[in-house]
Amino acid sequence: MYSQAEENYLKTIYALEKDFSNEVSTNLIASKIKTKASSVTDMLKKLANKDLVIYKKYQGVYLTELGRLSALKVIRKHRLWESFLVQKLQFNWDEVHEIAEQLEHVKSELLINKLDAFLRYPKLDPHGDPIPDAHGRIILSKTMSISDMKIGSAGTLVGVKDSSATFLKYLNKKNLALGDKIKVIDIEPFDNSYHIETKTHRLVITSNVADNLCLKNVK
Amino acid sequence: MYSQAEENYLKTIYALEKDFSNEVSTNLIASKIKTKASSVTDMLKKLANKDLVIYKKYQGVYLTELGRLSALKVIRKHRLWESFLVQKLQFNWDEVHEIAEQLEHVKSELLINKLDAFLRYPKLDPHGDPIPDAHGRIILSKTMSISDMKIGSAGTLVGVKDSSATFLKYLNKKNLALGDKIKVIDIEPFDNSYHIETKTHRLVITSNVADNLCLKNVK
DNA sequence: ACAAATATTTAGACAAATCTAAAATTATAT
DNA sequence: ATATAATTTTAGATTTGTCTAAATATTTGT
Repeated sequence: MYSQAEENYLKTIYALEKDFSNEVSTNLIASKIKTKASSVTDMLKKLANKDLVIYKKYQGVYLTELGRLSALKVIRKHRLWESFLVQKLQFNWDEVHEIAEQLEHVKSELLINKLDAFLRYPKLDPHGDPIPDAHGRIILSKTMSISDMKIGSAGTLVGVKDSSATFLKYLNKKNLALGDKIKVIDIEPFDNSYHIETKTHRLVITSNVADNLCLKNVK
Repeated sequence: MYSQAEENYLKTIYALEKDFSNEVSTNLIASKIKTKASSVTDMLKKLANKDLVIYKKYQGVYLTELGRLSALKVIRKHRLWESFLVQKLQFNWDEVHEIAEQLEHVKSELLINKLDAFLRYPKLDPHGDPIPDAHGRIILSKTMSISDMKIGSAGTLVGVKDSSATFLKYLNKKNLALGDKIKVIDIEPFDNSYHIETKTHRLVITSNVADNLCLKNVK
């Protein structure tokens, strides 16, 4: 199978294709993976040789079907392990990313399928991200980021785009958790900050934060 | 911390010190780890530089206290993961070694301690080997291998020296499992084979097999 | 359109871990 | 005791993934 480095590139390219365009640039990958552009170029050539990506010099890169499926396998493992850590080992949602980064590279189809069964086939990980099934099928629920909502609209917090410990600890501190109902009270045009309200309290968040909160059933 | 390769060497040296003498030879390590003697020499120098082993050219190697504790940490992780795989994910005892070889290198003290708690602090892994605690303390129960027993003596099967899938599958086929009471009926001097008896059946095993079965409470 | 800025690739080096082949050391056998 | 065998180490090469610095291509601003 693929090396850990290769798997990390696949996962990263998949995520960047989602967040940005279908063609992902060398520098974008480099900054995500915290490495140098030259290293990325080297790796892209290797991935292209293995038919995991389509790569044209200076033109960026995108995943082939094989690459996409391989990326989804890694993502499936990452999210199942995160679910295990939170549900079974009582980790907090802001502590699991680093560990799952390691666990996701353990090689055994049987292991991951048994883990899936043990967790009762969860559909979402602790950050609200969908978990691909054994065939790489993934349910993309239609969510809306707070930064796309209008004053007066409300919905349920079901996911976060940024699942770094920093951001998650911020949400903990502000008493925001998945499942909370959130209403947009006001948008300040000057700095684009959002005044929001939950069942228990009101607060102001920056547009950056608003952008990273995904709600469903927005009305 | 230490690399996967370093951890594998530490674990191997620890096991060989147990099974053989305190000084372990280059070739012995090479054959256990399935690599070349020259590679072992290189690594031993590296481990010696990190004060994990005492190494004198041509004289073999042994663990320092630091090396022993580091080895025990890896062994603790390996055995806890094996226990998890068997107890929680319903793996058979002959399927878990390879996967645990990967899982044992995941770095997080918190993870392994939480896993330990989740499993209710098991004392023995699925092969009857003792699991070191968080401080590297290990309970060495006094067991006897069948090859050291006399005709007429009996005991309870509590461990296997060889936990390769091949050997474990052999035991499955012969209907031998941990916890079984085993009695030595006869020893054939010609080929050193052992005639043994369990609650349910009798069988003949070679001296090699007898050597790998550990019994406790032998009388 | 074209100079300057930015992005990307190439070339060459490096560290970790391994290997082969040759040299050095230690063990063994007569 | 010494030649032969076995073991171990050294020297130099290889692979993977990374890096820096220089070269090349693309984009941007005027």
